Order: sequence, then C-alpha cells, then structure tokens
Amino acid sequence: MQQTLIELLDARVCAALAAAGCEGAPAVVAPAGRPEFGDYQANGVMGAAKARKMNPRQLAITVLEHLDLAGIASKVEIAGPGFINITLAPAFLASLAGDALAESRLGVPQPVAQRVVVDYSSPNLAKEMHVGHLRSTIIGDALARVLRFLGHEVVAQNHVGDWGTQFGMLTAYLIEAEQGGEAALALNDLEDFYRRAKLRFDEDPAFATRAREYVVKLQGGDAQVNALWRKFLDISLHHCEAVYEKLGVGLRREDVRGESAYNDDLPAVVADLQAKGLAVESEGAQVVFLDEFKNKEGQPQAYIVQKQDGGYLYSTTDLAAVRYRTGKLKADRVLYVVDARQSLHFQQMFTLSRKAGYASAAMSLEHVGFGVMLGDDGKPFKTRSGGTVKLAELLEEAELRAFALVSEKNPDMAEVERHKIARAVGIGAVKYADLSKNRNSDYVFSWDSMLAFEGNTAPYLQYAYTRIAGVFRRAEGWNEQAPIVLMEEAERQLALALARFAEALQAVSRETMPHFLCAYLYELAGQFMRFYEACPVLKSEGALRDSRLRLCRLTADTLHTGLDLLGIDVLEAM
RNA sequence: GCCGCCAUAGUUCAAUGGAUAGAACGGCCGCCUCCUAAGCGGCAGAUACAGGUUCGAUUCCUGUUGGUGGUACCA
Repeated sequence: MQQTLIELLDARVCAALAAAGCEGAPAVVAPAGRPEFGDYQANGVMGAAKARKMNPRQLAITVLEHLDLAGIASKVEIAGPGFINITLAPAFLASLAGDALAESRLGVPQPVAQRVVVDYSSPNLAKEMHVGHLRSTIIGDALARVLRFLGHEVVAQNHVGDWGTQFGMLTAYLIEAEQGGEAALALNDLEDFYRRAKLRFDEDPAFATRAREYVVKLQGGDAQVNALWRKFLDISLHHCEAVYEKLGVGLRREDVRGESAYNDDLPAVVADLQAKGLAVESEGAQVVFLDEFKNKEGQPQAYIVQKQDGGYLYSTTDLAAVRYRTGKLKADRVLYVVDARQSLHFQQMFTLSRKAGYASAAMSLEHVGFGVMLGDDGKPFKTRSGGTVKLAELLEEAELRAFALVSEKNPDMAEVERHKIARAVGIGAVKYADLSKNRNSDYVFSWDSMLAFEGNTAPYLQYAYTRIAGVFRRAEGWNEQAPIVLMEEAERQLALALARFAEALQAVSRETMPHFLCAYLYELAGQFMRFYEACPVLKSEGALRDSRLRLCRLTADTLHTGLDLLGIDVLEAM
C-alpha cells in the first residue's frame, strides 16, 4: 500500500468532485461516525455545493456517478444533506490484510524521510529523576519510536541540566564527602545528597563561600573542580540510566548533550544578536524585544539573553542549541518535549531563531508540551509528606502492586514468571496511563485505574496479545499462505481496524500525539475481543480456520508492533 | 495588571467544523459443560454560562464565570 486507506479514498472522492465540476474541492474523508454510516464518510460535498451555490444532494448524485471505487467499496450511498457513506468490500479488506502479512512493515507506507531531532527527558542532573520527568521521557520516547518506524532519521537529544551555580555547591560538598570517606554512600541517594549540600550551604558561611568559588573555578576550567564535576555528572547519569533501563526507554549516553555543551557558543550568540540589532542593552542586561509579543499597550515582552552580571540563561542556551541542531545536525524538524508551562519561552525562542536566521522557514520547530501530573486530590502529585516522588520509587511500587495482582490471579505460577509479568504489566500500566491521554491536559495519576486490568489500560492490550499467543500455542498444522476470507461482520470489523494502523501512526507523527496510537490499539484489541467471542478459531475447520488464524497472526503482529512503539512489552502468557 | 492554557456523564478520559457527543471506572441486569471471564453483551447518565459566524459548532470568534500557568535577570 503506497498510501493509507483514508488517503486512497480522499484521492478518489477528490477526483470525482473534480469530474463533477468542483475542481480543487476538498473531499473531507473521515472515519464514519456511526456504524450505519459505513466505514468512511466523505463530507466535502456540502461545502463544495455551498461555495458554488449548488444543491448539495444533487451534487452528491453527480459525484457518485463519477466516483470509482470498484474493487474497494461494496456500498456507497448518499445520506442526510449530502454525506457520502462508504462501506469497504470484504474482499478488499482481506487483500489488504494479506498484503500486510506479506511484509515486515505491516503495510505501513513510508513518507518522505526527514531528519527529526527529538529533545526529551532532559532531567536536571543536580537531583534525582522524579515524577516530573516521567511525561517528557515516555512521550518523547514513544514519538521517537513512531518516527523511526515511519522511516525518519531520529536524533534523540537529552538536553540534561548539567550547568549552573548549584554544581559549585555540589562539587564542594562532594570533596567534603570524599574526605570523610563517605562519598559513595552519600551519592547513593542524590536527592539526599543535594539536601545535605544545601543544608551545609545555608548553615556554614565558609562552605557557602567555597561553593561560590567552585562555580568560578568550574567556569574558568579549573582541572580539579572540572574532574569533580564530571564525576558527579557520571554518577547522576548512572541514576538516570537505571531509570531508563527500568522504563525501557532507549536513551543512551551518546544522546546526552547537556546545557554545558553550548557554553562556548553563548558569547557568540549574544554578539550575533547584537550585531543583527536584535539584542539591546536594557537595565544592564542584554535583551531582545519582539514585536510579536506585545500586550495591549504595545509593550513588547522582554527576552533576556544575558544577565546584568554577564551570566547567561537557558534562553541563550536554547538558541545555541537551535544553531547546533540546524548547523551540525541538519534537522528538518525539531521536537521539544517539554512541560507546557514553558510555552511562552518556546514561542519567543522559535520566533527569535527565525529572525536571527538560526532556523530556516523550512525547518519545523515544535514545542510538544504536556500538562502536569496531579494526585487524587487534584493537586500536583507528591508523597504523603509533600515531597517529590522519585521516579525509581514510583516504578518500583508499580511492579510491587502488579506483582500482588498477578499473584492473586495466578497463585500457582512460578515466582520468576510472576515477576516477569509484573514488570511488563506494572511498567506498561504506568506508561500507558500517561501516553493514552491527550498530552496537553494535566492528568490525574491513579494506581487504581491504571492497574485496574480493565478498560483502556495496558494490561487489556497485553491480555489481548496473550489470548492470541494462546491460540497459536495450540494451533499446530495450518496453512500460513491461505487466503483470508471475511464472512462474519466481526471478521470484517477486525480487518478494517487492522487496515487503519498506518493512519494512526501518521496521525501520531503529524500531531505529535501518542494517544492516537493508544486509542487505535484499544479499538483494535476491542475488535479482536469481539471477533474472538463471535468466531471460533481453532474449532473451525479447513480454509475458514486458516483464514481466521491469519487474521489472528496479523492482529498479534500489529498489537506487538504498536505496543513496541509505545515502549510497552508484550507477554506470551499472563 | 497583562498574556496563555483549560472547563464534556458521579469519576477518569475521547471526539481533522459534520449526522443521534464516544469509551472506561463506579451503579444496575445478563453471559463460562465452549480457543485464558484480566473477557463479552445490555440499561441509566454529560458539552460551565450568554451571544455570534456557519448549510452544520464540544470544536472557530466575542463576552462572563471558575480553575490553572507564565510574565526583566531559575529552568
């Protein structure tokens, strides 16, 4: 298939509209809103008729006369004010399923390949990863996986926070801890390490002075302090990598390009902005005023690129990063998977990047924002005592809870096996609960609903997969080349859902919305469950049995691939 | 103050300007001598408010209310 189903139908309806005298009118094809409206509906006739002062019903009739869907649709009809409802032919859906089984990409067409930078996770290395880093990490990872599957070249960038005054304090404290012989122990818990360092900073003026000196030394390239800094970063990154490992996130060391990597370019960025007349001095700082960001009184919003004291800010670092991503990485598209609260910053940064020529008009800069994670009480997700929840501990709890549930369900299963299932189910549940929601809104974190094993959850999808795996464990001897024949409505609906995989992936890529893939997989799993109830597989015979087994095969492959793209593991049994 | 985002069943979430607003959880009622009931089927239940644009508005525009975030030297 060179195009998705929706693209195919859109092209055909467009051609028919043109033949009916409406050249260039959009077909507006969409999945049908209700079962009785068929599988797809074309809504473009009403608009086209309106624009040409025609009768929409009459135009629909003319369009239908020119609409060639031979071998594709079994029924095409006009309904309501001028909707064209299309029902796909079982034989056509069967052939699509056969094609998808015949190649490794499951029939997903490849778009023109782009080089896409995905900036995600980006924790602050001064502290341990906490729940605030979860969304960026897994949303970014899912997007990276989907884009790669579609054939794009993805360059992951972990823009970690590895620079700033706090690192003076931390390295100063690291020396003390080493002298006391307890560095390894103290660093075991980074959060605690930070707290203790901060306490020393607040209580001991001599330590505070030393910490400030270390900042200067660090920036000045002092070898000893730099070595300490690097040691601290290495330990902190190991903590991150342990979390990535547990989460099944593919970020590696080579993807790490922290804020410090851009230090040398910061003066050049400011100088360049000055030379271009974009940055001006204001109250001692270097500031850019953008006309695009004015209030009612015409006062432009300030975008500070250099502080009074000569220091730089994340605004400058991000500009330098854009230069790197354009100049060195040659990106066609850059996705910033960052908290929605930084929206204004990104809008200003993108606008300025274009004005300063750091990003061409052709390069797409997109802020993939997301809301905050809330607790059951609707307030930001915290521990009972009000502290931040460490990511490592959250994931551990997910596994523990899943293990208890798995054990309850399968008391006789070997413990190793139950742990394996608990890992996939627990981590999968946490990730899916997040990925399945529109990333723009804040979302309520609830153990009960994400581990419910019911409804739109990861375990439901994993269970659908294990049911198919169970079928194949008992299948024995069947013809893997047998033709697929769709007799029952449940079979046809399943084949239709299977044929829509490409549409879902394309939507995820276009809108940078992983929840479209989740919604798709939930729909697919639901169609499979209905098929499984209505159509005996192993108990049917001959060609019918082979055909149903092939549908099962494609469903399993699609679920497996789809869950892989979300970074969620599948299980053969659970 | 100014700028942005959000408001959908009791709850948690969906819905490229399309037809009768979809799910899930919870509630009520059914389905296992039959491939895993972690499943399937059914019932009740919602677009904050007021205008406007449109053949058609949850969606776009204006205002109101409520929530939330950002807003000159953190990121």
